[in-house]
Amino acid sequence: MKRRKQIIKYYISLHFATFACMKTEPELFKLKPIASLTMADQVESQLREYIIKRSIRPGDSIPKEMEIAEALGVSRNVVREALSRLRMLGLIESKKKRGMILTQPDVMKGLERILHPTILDMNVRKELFELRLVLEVGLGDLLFLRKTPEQLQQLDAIVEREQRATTQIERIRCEVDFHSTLYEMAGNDTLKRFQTILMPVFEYVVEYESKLEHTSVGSVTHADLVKILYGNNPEAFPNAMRKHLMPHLEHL
Amino acid sequence: MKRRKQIIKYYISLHFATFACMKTEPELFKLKPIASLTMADQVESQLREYIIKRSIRPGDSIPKEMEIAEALGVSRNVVREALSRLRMLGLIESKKKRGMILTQPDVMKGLERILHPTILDMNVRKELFELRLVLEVGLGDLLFLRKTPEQLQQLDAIVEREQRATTQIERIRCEVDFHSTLYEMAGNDTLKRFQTILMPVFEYVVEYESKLEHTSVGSVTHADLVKILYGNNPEAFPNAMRKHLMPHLEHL
DNA sequence: TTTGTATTTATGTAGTACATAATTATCTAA
DNA sequence: TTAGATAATTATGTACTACATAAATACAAA
Repeated sequence: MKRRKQIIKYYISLHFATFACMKTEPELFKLKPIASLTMADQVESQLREYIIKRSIRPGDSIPKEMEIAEALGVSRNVVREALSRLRMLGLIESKKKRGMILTQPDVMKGLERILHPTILDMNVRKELFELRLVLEVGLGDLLFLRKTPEQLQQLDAIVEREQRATTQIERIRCEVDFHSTLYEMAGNDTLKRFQTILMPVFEYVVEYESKLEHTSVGSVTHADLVKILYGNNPEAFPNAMRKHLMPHLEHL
Repeated sequence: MKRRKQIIKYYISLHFATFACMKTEPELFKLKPIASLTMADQVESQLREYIIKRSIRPGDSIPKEMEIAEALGVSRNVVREALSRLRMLGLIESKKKRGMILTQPDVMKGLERILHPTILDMNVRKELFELRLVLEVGLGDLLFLRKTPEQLQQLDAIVEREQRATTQIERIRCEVDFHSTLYEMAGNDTLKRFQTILMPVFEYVVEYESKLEHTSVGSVTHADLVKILYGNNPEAFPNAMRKHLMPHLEHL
């Protein structure tokens, strides 16, 4: 009897899909592939809606798997697939007998699963690199707002290490450390994690750009940036960083 | 016999968990909650590793569900939960008989599922708002690189509409349109989608900041920004945008 | 009061069965 | 022979059942 119910649903969803397609594309045969949402897709969507509509807060519990399954008329299996997704995003956690509770989702959790250079195609990587440049140029005000003497000294140390560096590897390490420390200084966890996740994506850039001769060497060094940060003039930062990143910007 | 295998695995993972706990926390009762990865977690992780290690390209196919299940010694059920997650991230697609193929994952797919104001707590929303400010200040170079006459005219139109606006709602709409158009001008799809997803998160800001009296009114208007964009001096942009956003920056 | 044991319950995993859709193979008719 | 219809094959999608595991609760014993 339950199976019958499911079959009916199939027809309904098919009907809706066709209707939606006709509505958005009145021309005959515009042929956008039918969405064909699986049950799991729909349950996932409904669960998210449920959470939002009822404004369920972190710590609150949501219905048991069986209750959801029965309420939606699907198998527990399907519900579990949907819940599995939300669990991955950090939206829910489940304890053995307590049922499931809403948790504060981790904004970056989905991202860090796919931000891997071999998975993303060149074009997306290029866009993410641009994103990085944009972030660093705009970072100034957060830095001036939250810089601490310790962090400034840390930057000093990195600059010094860089000047003493003899190998290319060491210089690259300093480069990475310097910029990472900047993100740290910004005092924004989301931003910092974003940078951490993004970093491995840019390995290709080093390789790619090392092949090109730099038409203009970055005229602003790390030391110059630190000097600005020691000062009290946020206006100076963006364009200093722009000049520092100019070699990269010119390759866009 | 298969069940036996699984039971053994349980003991092993328990052992490791205990060991890891003791190793990182020699002090008695430091009590950090045991990770306790589920099978689905592990399978998901292994699948991602498999894809990366073998450098499988979009369009390539991956093993059938049953093959994976047998290879890993878990039930098809577990494999499906893991695959369901990857499917949600846009990492794979599955056709009825063709099996599953790798697809170019959508960087923002995970994000857009949780970036909803009622789900995120205040702190994260604040961080995301900061992120937005950082992005807009740093956006300049992409804008100058890719601006088109049509887009500049579009900005003009918005500014004009804003000046004629009589209601607060209309002014807010213009505000949103203006900044959205900027992201569009940057010619970076990832960035643009990021902004689109982020927008609804900031509704609270309007509400929140309207309660505070602005100590300094943004001295740089949209019209000023457009004038700069018509020009040919990227250096002028970051600090102009900083001044434009100053009322927000001051509330950080 | 504390400790230990049994019960209950919700999640985690296994396994079977079948529906659905797409591919492939086979067969028929012009 | 080839086009077109039909059947067999196969991998995913869904349902259902069974049991393991862990946590909470209740209750008994020291």
